[in-house]
Amino acid sequence: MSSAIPVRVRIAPSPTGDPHVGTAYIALFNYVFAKKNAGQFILRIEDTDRTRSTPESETAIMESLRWVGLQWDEGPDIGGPCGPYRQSERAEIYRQHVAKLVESGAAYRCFCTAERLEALRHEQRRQGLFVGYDGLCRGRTRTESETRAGAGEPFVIRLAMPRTGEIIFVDRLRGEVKFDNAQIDDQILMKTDGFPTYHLANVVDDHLMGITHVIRAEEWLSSTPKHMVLYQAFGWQPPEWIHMPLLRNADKSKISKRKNPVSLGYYRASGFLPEALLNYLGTMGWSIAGDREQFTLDEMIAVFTFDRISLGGPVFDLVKLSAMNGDYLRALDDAGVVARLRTWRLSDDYLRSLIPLARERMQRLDQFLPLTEFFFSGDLDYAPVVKDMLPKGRTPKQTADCLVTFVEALDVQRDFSPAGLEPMARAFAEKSGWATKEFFMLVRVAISARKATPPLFETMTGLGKDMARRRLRQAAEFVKRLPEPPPPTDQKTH
RNA sequence: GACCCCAUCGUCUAGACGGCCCAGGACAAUGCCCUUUCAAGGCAUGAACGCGGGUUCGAAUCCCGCUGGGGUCGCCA
Repeated sequence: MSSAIPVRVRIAPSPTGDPHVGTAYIALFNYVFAKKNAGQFILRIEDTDRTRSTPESETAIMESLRWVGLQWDEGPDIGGPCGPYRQSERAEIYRQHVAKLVESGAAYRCFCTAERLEALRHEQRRQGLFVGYDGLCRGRTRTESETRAGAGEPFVIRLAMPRTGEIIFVDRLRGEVKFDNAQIDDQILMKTDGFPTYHLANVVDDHLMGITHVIRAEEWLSSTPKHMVLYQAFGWQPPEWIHMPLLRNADKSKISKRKNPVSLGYYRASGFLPEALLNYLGTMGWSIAGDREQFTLDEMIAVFTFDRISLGGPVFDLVKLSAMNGDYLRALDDAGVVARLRTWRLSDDYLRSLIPLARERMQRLDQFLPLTEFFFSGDLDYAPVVKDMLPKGRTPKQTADCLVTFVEALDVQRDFSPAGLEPMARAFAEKSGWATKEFFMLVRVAISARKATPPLFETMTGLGKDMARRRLRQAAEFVKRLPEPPPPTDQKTH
């Protein structure tokens, strides 16, 4: 490549949950493209959603990205010439930029309440109309707008989209993409809380950080016109757009945690090798020439081009990933495997964390492994404990539903320590109408495939959130397949 | 529903300029071999160009339509 402008790309995750495999996927292509072109790969944390962003999530994302081996050149932790790299620390920048837009008339204050907007959308949907903001506040005079804002009335700032014409942009993988302006509504740029939305912060930062190529997931394709309008409004040169296909579930829908393990923590805990994961992700929508499918990161970088991307959304297949991981594992020498085991669950730290759970239950060292075996396993076999999976008086469906609901409740559980889990689980049982005793036994068997284990919450903590949730889900699947009991034949009950 | 994107075996994909493709590899499946067992490995089998029109001497490859799938329509990203 001989482009004069240095390539700068970024991965811009939102720290609102567990590190996502999709983030690693998009990061991979950004990283590879940057390295291929001797450019920079930047990590920017998009934490503009004050209610959902957490520092723990940010840390976990950075750890996971490091674990797979995609180290950034600039980022919130290591700094760089275009910092800060955390959007919450750039609020002032967005405020200034949005002010310019309001000044020039490219954006305007909107005083509509959330209730009005919801009613509006509801009505539009009911009538089968175009769903979007109707532009009520767009017509307000500058004086009215300023008076109301000055009086302290809450407002958001919206982008004044052109109402006619069309916007055309070039996606590197698809060519020209056209949208009719009339069907794009006035996007909110700044929320009532003074924080920017994705659209504003992203465009401003991409420009200020000198991003040359925006490599992101296809779900962003339909908001690109709004971004184009923003670039125009600021008088900036837009970057090149590259929208990667979306990773899919087996049913072809966008990959989701209900249908796939999606947390990078799960892959780490399950003993996937980062290089195998990366290799596998590299085969999702991209291919190296010929019949090859195994390649290292460096090999991918050496020959990378966007020309070899196919746009059909690839189904993420855990089975094939496992097979590939097996190939990598077998290619290691003995010492190499030992080293991997040591960085996995045979680390001193992990073993030490299990000792308090096992110590009192052991008389001899040889009992340690049988006692703790399920801490080192992946998916369990529930067939031997099938009779313990169904509490008396509960149908398979009720039981499976209970487990699934619990998994979902666990998703938003931040404190995964025993002290944090116990009250949560008790509250959950009560709310669901389950006796704590039967509920705890169900969970115990689900996460361990045993009736006797160390204390439940310590066990869950030791397993980790990702593995615990995976087991609960698998258990729910297992239970769901159990035959329903025959209908109660309550004859003569004297 | 509106708009946008996409379309090769069940899945990931190969298929540069249309002919070398009655479509290749891998995972999964099945069978056989190897083997005390289980893996691994080897061999083999079944399995796809969504449909309809064009263009062309010739199309999986180009064009159009249809169908199908997906994404987006949030004071979430």
